[in-house]
Amino acid sequence: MLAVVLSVREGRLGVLLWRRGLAPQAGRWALPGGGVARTERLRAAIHRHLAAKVDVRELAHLEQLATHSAVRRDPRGRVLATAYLGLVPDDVEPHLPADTRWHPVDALPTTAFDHRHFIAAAVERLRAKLSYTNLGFALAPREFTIGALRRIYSAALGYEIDATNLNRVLTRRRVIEPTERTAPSGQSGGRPATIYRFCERELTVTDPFAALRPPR
Amino acid sequence: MLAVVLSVREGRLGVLLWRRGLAPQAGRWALPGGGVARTERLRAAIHRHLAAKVDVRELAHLEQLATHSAVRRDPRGRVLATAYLGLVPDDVEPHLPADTRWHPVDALPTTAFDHRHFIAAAVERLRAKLSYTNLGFALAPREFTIGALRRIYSAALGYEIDATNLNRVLTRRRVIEPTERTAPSGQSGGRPATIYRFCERELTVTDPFAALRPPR
DNA sequence: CCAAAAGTGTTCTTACTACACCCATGT
DNA sequence: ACATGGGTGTAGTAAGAACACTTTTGG
Repeated sequence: MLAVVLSVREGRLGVLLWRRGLAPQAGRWALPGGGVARTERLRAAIHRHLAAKVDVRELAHLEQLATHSAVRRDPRGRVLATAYLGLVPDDVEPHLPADTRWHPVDALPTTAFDHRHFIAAAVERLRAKLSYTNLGFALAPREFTIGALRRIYSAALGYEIDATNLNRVLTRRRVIEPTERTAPSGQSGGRPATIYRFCERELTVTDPFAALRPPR
Repeated sequence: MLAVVLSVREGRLGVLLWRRGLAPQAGRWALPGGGVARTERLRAAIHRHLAAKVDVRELAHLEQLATHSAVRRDPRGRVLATAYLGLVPDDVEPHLPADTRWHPVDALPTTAFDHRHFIAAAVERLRAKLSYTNLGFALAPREFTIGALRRIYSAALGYEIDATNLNRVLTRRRVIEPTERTAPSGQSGGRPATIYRFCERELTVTDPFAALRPPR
């Protein structure tokens, strides 16, 4: 049971890791997680193990990645490990314990066990879903300007996104909508930006067919 | 541990089910599956439980769907159930035990437990991946004509696909390629069809971005 | 010659990209 | 005034859908 919690921090996509104090793998950075109680639901176990790191209410999205049956940390027997992907909006600042930190996913420290692969799978899943679902809602604040959203998408995807086109793609798909309000300009001026919000705050597939679409 | 094995049978997408002889849920149709031994890999367990139904060599593709922790058949405690999606080409005819049959996914009998939902998830996954990967290789024979491939895709997707466009889409993406040979025409004549094959017979993502593509 | 099935050519539509240009605000 | 960031207009591009037309076979 492992949680890959991702969020945009300081303009980069980051993952929540804690530093192991004890053997095995003392000093290495690990994903939060732990065992599942005998009658516990998987989702409940994730929340239980994450409780110290991030409040459940700060998790905007949680989905299952995969279950691995490889022999892991414990050489006595095979441990089933189900990995989850969690997403935190970039405007919430969970209070982190001393051993826990956000690490940019493109500059990871030495990770414990095979956690590097779980992180890679989570990032790949997030990037794919940003393109064909409304998953951006889980990384962005409730309300935002297009410029802010552009920075979030650029950080999450790992390459620059054009604000104009981002706006148009997401508007056409009815993923985001403008509010009546505008944000004040910064110190250096600039036109006040319209404030937008996501229409839905639950995962929706917006562009299911890359090809071979059904006839109309 | 459950296997949703799908294949195109008689022009329709079918799922492999066996009829339960004993309680609970006697008489209902269930997915093949069973427990995982203490030191067994998940994939090995799937193969072990499927052995009586289909030969491993007949499975052209096997991938994990999800793990469910809901209280299932056994009210004594929660059972973790990991579901897999397996695909069988339409030209192989596994020798089926007496209690086992292919059922069209759009006309399912009363299924045991919550197996209906697992089947739905598997079909959805298959249909999505047919659009943006080369997954068709796992439903088609090694070699085929475009007409035959069209029938397979139409059955799997649940709506008619145009042979011309199917050919062009898959060729442009370098998913299929023509051979030098042609298939003889049928009794009623017709131009002999070029025989094609899939370039790769392993899962490859061919069209990862529905939108927000990286700059060139 | 005709029917049948395969394959080609062509047009249309649409979603997206790229980028020039215009707008509103602070200093 | 002018720098700064936001927003609009507008081609251009490419993938795919739709469908007419041509090709090659059997009877």
